[in-house]
Amino acid sequence: MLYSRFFIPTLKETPSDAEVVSHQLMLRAGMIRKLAAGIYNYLPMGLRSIRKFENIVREEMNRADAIEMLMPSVQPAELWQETGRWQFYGKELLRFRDRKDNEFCVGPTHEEVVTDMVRREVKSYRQMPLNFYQIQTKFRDEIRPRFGLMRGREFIMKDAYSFDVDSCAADLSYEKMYAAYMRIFERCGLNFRAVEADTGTIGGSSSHEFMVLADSGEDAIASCDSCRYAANVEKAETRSVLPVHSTSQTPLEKISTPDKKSICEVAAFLGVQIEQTIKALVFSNGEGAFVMSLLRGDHELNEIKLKNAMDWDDIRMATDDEILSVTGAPVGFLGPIGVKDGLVIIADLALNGMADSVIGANETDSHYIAANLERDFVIQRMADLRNVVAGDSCPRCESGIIQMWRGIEVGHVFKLGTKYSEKLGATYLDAAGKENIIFMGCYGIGIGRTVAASIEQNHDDNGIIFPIPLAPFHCSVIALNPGKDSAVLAAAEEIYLKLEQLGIEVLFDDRDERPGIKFKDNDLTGIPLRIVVGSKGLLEGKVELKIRKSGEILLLPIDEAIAQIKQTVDEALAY
RNA sequence: CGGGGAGUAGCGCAGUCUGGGAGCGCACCUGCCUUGGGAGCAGGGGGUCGCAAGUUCGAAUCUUGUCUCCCCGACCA
Repeated sequence: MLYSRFFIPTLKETPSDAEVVSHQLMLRAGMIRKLAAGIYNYLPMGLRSIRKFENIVREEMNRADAIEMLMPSVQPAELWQETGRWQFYGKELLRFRDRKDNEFCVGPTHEEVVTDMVRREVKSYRQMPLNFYQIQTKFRDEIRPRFGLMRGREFIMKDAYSFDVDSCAADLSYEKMYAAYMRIFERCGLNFRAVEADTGTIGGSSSHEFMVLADSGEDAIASCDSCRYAANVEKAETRSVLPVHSTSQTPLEKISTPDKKSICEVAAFLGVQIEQTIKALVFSNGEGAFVMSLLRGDHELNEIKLKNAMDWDDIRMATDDEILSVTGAPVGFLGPIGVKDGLVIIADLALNGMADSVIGANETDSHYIAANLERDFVIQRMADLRNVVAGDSCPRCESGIIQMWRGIEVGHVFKLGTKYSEKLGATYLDAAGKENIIFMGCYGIGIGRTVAASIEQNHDDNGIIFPIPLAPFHCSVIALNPGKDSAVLAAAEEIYLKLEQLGIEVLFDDRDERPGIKFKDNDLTGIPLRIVVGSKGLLEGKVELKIRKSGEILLLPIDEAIAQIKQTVDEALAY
C-alpha cells in the first residue's frame, strides 16, 4: 500500500475527550473517529486491525467446529417477549417501531434469534452438537459509554451459541470454546487470564471471563498466588470457615453516639478498630422485599452475592424512607437488635467468631458495644456476602493468598442450560423418540475491545506497538528524501514490491514529507517493523531495519533485511 | 439517574467576570527554503461563537429554555 494513496489522518495533539491511552492512540493514529456518543467510524487503519483479529477468531472458531452465519441486527419484539427479556433487559435495549407500528429492537445479543432458528430447524439428536457463530455489530444503549471502543454503544462482537442434547454434551461444547478462546488470545500475544465470573443478565449456570490485564481495566479480578484459582471480584469467593461461637462474658451495653453515622466516625468516636464494628445495610429487590445484611465494618458488600443469596432478580439499596419503615430506625444507626419483626437478616461469614462488636442500636444516636451474635441478636442465616480483598486466603487451596488485578473483559463464555431453549420451546427427539429440551451455551468476544485492550497493553510514549498478528501492516518502508535522490526512491520501491511478493503487508511511505514526520507517524500507528532507505546507507547497499517493540536498529544489506522481515513475520503468525 | 464541567476554524485553546474589532498555536493552501525524529520565512483560505427565545442602540459575553459531549458517583447505614 502506498501511504500517499491511503488514508491515515494522524493527530499531533490528543483530543481532549479521550481518557484512556488506547482511545487516545486510536484517535491519534487515525484508526477511529467518533460519530456520536459510543458510536465510531472505523477508519482504514482501524478496520485493518479489526479484520486481523476477526480472522484469528474466525480461524479458531472454525477449528473448534463452530459454523459461521449472520443474523440480523434488527429483531422483532415478539421473540424477546417470549423469553421475558423484553421487560427484563431495561433501557439498554434500543427499541423502536416500524411504519406498521410493530415493535423491534437493535440486537444487543442473539440468544432469541438463534434459538428461534434452531427450534424451527433442529428436530433430532442426530443433528447435534451444533455451534453457530457470527461476527456482527451489536447495540447496547449503555448508561455511560466511555473509553472509545472499550465501552461503546455500537460495537462489533463475535457471538457463538452451542446446542447439545444434554448437560454433559453441553459441557464438552463449553470446554471446546474455552480452549478456542485460550488459543485466540494467545495468538494475539495478550497477557490475559481466564477467570470465573457471574452470569449477569445473560443468565445460566456457570461462566468464565477472559480478562486482558491492564491497570485501566474496568473489572477487578482476584487470583490465587499458588493455585489456578482466579475470579472476577463479583464472583470471587471468600474462604468458608467453620462456625465459631463467641463466649464473651462482657455485657451488652448501649452507648450514645450522637451524629456518628458512618462506621469510621463510630469507630473513631469509640476508640475501637474498624474491624471490631459491624455495619448493617438494607437492600430491596425493587418489588417490596427487603433484607438487612451485616458485614464487618471494614468489609465491602458484594451486591451480586447478596442478590444471589436472596435469589432475587434485581437488587438496589433501600431508600432512607424505606429503611425507616422496615427497620424502625434512621440510616446511620441500623442494627439487628430491635428491628421490626419480619425483616430478613443475613450475615457475612466474617461475623463468625467476632466478639464484643460495636453495632448500631437501631435507634437514633446510639450504638451497642459488646454485641455478640446469637447471645444478643439472631440472624436468619450466614452467607458469603463481601468482596474479597488482596491478602485473603484462597478459597480453593490451603496456603494460597489472593492477589488483585485490573482487567478488561474481552471474552465471556456461559453455560446457559435450558434457560432460553425452554422458554422458546427448542426441543428434539432422542433415540428413544422422546422429546427433550436442548442444552445451550453462549460465547462472546468483543472485537473492537480486544484491539483496544491490545493497545492498552502495548504502547509507549511514541504511540502504539502492535503485535504482528493485530498490526494493520506488518512492515513499513520509508524512503528518505525520495524527491531528491532517485536511487533511494527506486530502491525503496523495489524493496516494497519484493516484500509484497513474499506476502508481507507493507505500507510504503512515499510521501514527500520530512523524515521526522514519517518516523513519528510510523511509531504512532504502531507498525511493528520498519525499513528506512537513505542515501548514505544505500551507497553501501544497506538499509536500516528497526523493530518497533524493542527499538533495536539493524543496518543490513537489502536482501538480508527482506529475509529477516519475512522470517519475523512468519514466526509471529505461525500457530 | 444524581452531581460536576464543557460546547468559539479540522485539532488544542484564549476571549465571557466588566456587552461594541472574532483571536492564538497546530493543521490546511501558495511560494521560497530545508531534508535522519512532527523545521524556518512570507503570503493566504476557513468559524450561523451548539441551538432557540429574551434583555439591549448593540450579545461569543447578560437571562431563560433546549440539545450535545466529557468527568465523577452507584458501598453508603
